[in-house]
Amino acid sequence: MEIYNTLTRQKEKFIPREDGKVSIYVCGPTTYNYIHLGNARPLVFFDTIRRYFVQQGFQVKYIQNFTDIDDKIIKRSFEEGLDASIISQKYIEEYYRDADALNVARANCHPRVSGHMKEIIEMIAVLIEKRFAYAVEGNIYFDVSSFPEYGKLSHRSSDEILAGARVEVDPRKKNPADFALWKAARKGEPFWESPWGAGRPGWHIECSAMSLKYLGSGFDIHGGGMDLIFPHHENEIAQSEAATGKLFARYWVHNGFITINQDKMSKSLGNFFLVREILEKFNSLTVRFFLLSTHYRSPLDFDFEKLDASGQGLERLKNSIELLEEAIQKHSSVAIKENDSDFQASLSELKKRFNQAMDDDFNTALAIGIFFEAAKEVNTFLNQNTVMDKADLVKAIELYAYFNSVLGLFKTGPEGKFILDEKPHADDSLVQSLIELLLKVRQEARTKKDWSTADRIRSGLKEIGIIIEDTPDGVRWKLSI
RNA sequence: GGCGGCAUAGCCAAGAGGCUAAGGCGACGGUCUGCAAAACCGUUAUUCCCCGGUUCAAGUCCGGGUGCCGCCUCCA
Repeated sequence: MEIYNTLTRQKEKFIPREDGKVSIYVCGPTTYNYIHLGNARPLVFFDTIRRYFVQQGFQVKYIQNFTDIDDKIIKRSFEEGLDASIISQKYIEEYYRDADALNVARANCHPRVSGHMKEIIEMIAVLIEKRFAYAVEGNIYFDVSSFPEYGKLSHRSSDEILAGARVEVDPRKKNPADFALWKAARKGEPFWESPWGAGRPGWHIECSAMSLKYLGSGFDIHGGGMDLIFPHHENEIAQSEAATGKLFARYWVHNGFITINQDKMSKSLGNFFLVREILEKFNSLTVRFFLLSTHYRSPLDFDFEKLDASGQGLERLKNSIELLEEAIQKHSSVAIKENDSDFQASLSELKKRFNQAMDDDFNTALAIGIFFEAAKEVNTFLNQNTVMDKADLVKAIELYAYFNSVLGLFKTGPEGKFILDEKPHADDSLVQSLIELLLKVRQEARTKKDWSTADRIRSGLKEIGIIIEDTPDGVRWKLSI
């Protein structure tokens, strides 16, 4: 398996710290608003690599934090007249709703800054003691000049960083590139007691403290969006390696941006779409498909037409799964041969290629392409054969289940069974009976060659999202994606 | 100013020296169907932004252009 490491700017063979185990830390959201599509990309992507590691037999420890102490949360709390912790709590809950919709599993742990003040203060104390940090009027700053490797992740020297600095320099800092580890409390702001007085942590220290607490030095993968490379991750490295004297993280993985009309989607530009808004019009798994249909390091331009195309593509995969499941029902009595048919051999080949795609720096776009190739293979097989061996069909559905266990494009039930119709009430027995009744009436009309009545029922149902298909074996209905 | 990325069909997109340039969406023609839908078959890039170069061989490597974007400031 090869992973592109931002630190070395090249793909490297993945060698975990501990055999058979992977430790991953992903920077999670600051909890002052609903997440937008740009936040969803790393969520879905890192969820996917986690799934892949699990499928490859790794024991995965996956940590994603919530930054629940931050200037923007405080600002919001002033605006709304609510306690900052209430704002955070609300958006953490809303985060989970979006993540669930996108089929993103919970991390093993979602640590919050507010719950780790002890670790943060301890870490700052160590940095002061080792003379990597200094205090000015209740603020603690990291002294960039004390850490010679500063800049190794973003590949620039402190001088370069200075040369391009567009930011107003805080006169209390020794060096303009120094950054705050601890900020003295200002009036009305939430604060915690520390050896340096009341205050709160700076932006970067929490990820260092929490990742080291849960994963330890030298953990495997640290991830996030490309805009975190500098300064956030650069500063994390400086703090952590200065404090521990050891390598902080082995592989740095950064996803590219979502753009809108080629411009970065960002909160500051105001050109963002909340996941919440998109889900009003689109299936959440269509959004997941869209996010995985481009390699994670490439920019991904968003518009609703592209989401439509993703929905169509997903529908095609879904149809193939349904066709296959029906065939399995139908051919359940056919005796199982223990042989390896050509069909099974080509399925194995597809699985191999799928894994090769994922092994090559998580090429989900290629992997999805292979899923489509499998769909064509399966559909053709289903079309061409009237008598089928159940072993072949089972092998095919297992392949689909495997692809899906990695990509998460469809929800699954307890035994890994596909749950394809997700809309509310689809399994409501009243809805079922009403549709059965309509279909019966339509069938009677068809028998009488009353095509206009039959077609009226079909088009009427289509308008409310129910697709009717007449097959040689009778009518079939399903919900559209 | 410094650092970095990208440019492949109508659209999206894989592809990192060598069989006929994956796959999807869309479009068109066909099979099936009462008509549809789904599915299948066929067509849709003699060519990968432009110009040079290296090589027996280049979207793929090198040099030079052009265009777009990002980071250097809170941002995934």
